Amino acid sequence: MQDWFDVAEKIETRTLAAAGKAGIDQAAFSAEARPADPRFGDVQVNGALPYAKRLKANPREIAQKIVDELAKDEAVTDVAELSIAGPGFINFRFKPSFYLDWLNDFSTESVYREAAAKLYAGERVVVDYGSPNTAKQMHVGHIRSIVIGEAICRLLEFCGADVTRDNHIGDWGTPYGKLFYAYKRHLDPDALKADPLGELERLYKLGSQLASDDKAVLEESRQELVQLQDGKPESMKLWETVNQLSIQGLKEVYDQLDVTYDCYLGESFYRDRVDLVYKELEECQLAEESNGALVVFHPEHKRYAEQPFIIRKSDGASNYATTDLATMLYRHEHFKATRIIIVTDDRQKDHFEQLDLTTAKWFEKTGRTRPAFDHVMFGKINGDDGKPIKSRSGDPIRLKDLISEAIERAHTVVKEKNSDLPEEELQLIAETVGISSIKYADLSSNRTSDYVFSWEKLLSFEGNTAPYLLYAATRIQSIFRKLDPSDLENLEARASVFETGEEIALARKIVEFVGALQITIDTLRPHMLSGYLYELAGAFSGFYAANKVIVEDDGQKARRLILCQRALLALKIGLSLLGIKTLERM
RNA sequence: GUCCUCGUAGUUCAAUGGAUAGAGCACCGGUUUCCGAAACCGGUAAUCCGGGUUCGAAUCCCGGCGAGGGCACCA
Repeated sequence: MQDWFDVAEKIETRTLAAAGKAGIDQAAFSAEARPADPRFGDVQVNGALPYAKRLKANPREIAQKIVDELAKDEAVTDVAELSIAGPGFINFRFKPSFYLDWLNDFSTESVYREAAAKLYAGERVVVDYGSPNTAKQMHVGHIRSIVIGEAICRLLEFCGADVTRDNHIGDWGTPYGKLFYAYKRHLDPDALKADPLGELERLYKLGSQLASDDKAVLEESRQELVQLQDGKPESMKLWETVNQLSIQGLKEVYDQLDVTYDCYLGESFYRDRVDLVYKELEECQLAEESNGALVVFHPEHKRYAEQPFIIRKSDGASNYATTDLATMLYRHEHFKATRIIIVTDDRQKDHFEQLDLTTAKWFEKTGRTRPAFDHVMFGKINGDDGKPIKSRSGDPIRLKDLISEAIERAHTVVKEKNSDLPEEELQLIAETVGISSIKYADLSSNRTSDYVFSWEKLLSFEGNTAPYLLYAATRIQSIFRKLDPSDLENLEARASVFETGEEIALARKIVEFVGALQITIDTLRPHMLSGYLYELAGAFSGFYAANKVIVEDDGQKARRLILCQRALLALKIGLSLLGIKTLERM
C-alpha cells in the first residue's frame, strides 16, 4: 500500500506497463494521470488521444487495448474500476475499500512526512525572502515575500529538502549617512529602547529632512557615509549598533508571524566580495565598459542585448546587481546550494532574469556547477479602489499595525460568535485567527496576480478563508472531545467500508492531498494547496452535515471516526505547510 | 517606443491543453426535537474582441483593445 501514496504516479507506472504489453510504443505514449471529473472517475489518463492521432488510429480502440491489459493487472483491479469514456479517456474509479486501506496506511503526520520526503531528498535549497531594509519599519509591502517565502520553505522541507532561510537585508548604502548625522544629534534613547525601528526610522526621516533643507548638513551626512565606507572604527561601531537594533525590531514581527531565519546575510556581508565579481566577469569577457559603467549584455537575448545589467556604476561603486552576483557565488560555495529561490515582487523580474543569465555564463566559464534558480515573484496588494493599499494618511501601512488590527478585529468576531470563552483563551485565539487570516488571504491568491485586501473578506467564516478552515478543524476536534477513550480503540479493525456519497467524497478528497502537494511544490504556488484545503474543509462540512459520526452501528462509527481523524490530519499538515496554526476550539 | 504581468458571473477569486468553466459575497429558496447553523443543500449569472494551431483552447501562437509594471547607474 505504501507505493500508493501518490496515486497518480502509481497509475502512471501501471498504465505505461499495460500500454507496453498492448504493443504501444511507450516512448510515444503519455500516461500522465490527472484528477478526473468525479462523474466519470477519480483519476484519468488521456494519452490514448494524442497517440492515436499520430498513428491515425481510433483512440477508443487504443484506449480499449490498454484497458484490456490493465484489467489483467491485479495491482490495479484490486483497487479500481476501469472505464473508457468520450473520445478515449481512460478513467479509474477507486473502490471504497481502497480508500479505507489508504486512510489506514497513511494515518499519521510522520507517515506522510516519510512518504513526501522522497520528492526532494538530497536537495539543498537557499530561500531568500523577506529582505527588508534595516533602520526602517516593515510595511504591508513586505508581507507577501515573508508569507510566501515561509510557505515555500516549509513545503520544501516537508518534501525532504535541506532548506536554508536567508534574510538578505538591505543593511548598507547611502541612507546611513543621513541616519548617522541625526542619530548623533537627535537620538531619544528611551524611544530607541521601546521601539528601535520606529526611532531609527524617525531619525532617518529627520536626517533626510535636515539634509535637504541645509547644504551643510548634507555635506556632513556625506562625510558620515564616507567614514562608514572606509571602515572607520567609530562608524562601524555605530553601524553595528543600528544593525543589531534593527534585526531585533524585525524579529518582533517575524515572531508574530511565526517565521525564523537561519541567517541574515545582508548586502553588507557581500561588500568585500564584489571585487572578485568584477575581476571574474571581466576575465570571462562577460562584462564591458559602457558609458563609464561596467555592464553585462546578452547579445542573444531580444531585450538584454540592449538593456544593460550594470554591475559597477560609473562612480566606481557597486550596486545590487553586484551584490546579488556575489550572493549567488557564496550560496554556491558556502551552502553548496543545488537550488536558489528568491522571493520578491514582480517589478524585479528583469533584474533576476539578467542575474540568472549572467550567473549561468559566469559559472559555466569558471567551471562551476550552477544551482537551479527560481525568481518567485508576486503582485501587489490593492485596496478597494484597485490601487496599492495605503493608510488614511497616505503612508504605507506598517506591518505591525496591520497585525495588531487583525488581532483586534479577530477578537471582536470570535467573541461575538463564542461568548463562553475565557478572556485569556480568547486572546490567544484572536491572535491565531487574526494572523492566520492575513497570511491566508495572501497565500490563497495566485501570487502572480494582484489581489484586493478586504478585512471583511479575510475574516469571514464563509468562503476560502482562514476562519472557515480553522472552524472546520475545531469542529472535528469537538467530536473527539465527546468520545469515550474506548471509541478510538482499534478503529481500523472495527471500521466497515464507506457507503454514503459524502463519506466517499471526503475520503477521495483526503487522498488528493498528495497531488495538491505535488502541484504546489512544482509550481511554487501556495494557492494551489490552499484551494485544495478549502475543498477538503468543504468536503468535511458536507459530510458532517449529512452523516452523523457518533452513531449506534459500531462499524459505521469507526469508519466515520477514521474519516474525521484523517481529514483533520490533512488539514493540520496542509495548514502548517502554509505557516498557519490550527486551534482546538474557537 | 519596447518588453513583462494581467483581462473569467454584478463583485472578489479558481481552473497542471481535456469531458457540462468551479467557488465566496450579493440576490432568490430550503435545512436544526440530532456530534458547534461560525454550518449545510439548491437556484439565477461569466472566459475583453478578431484570427490561428489542436482530436480538444480560459489556457498555446498572431493582431487589436484595456489595466498595471520594467526599460543606464535605487533595490
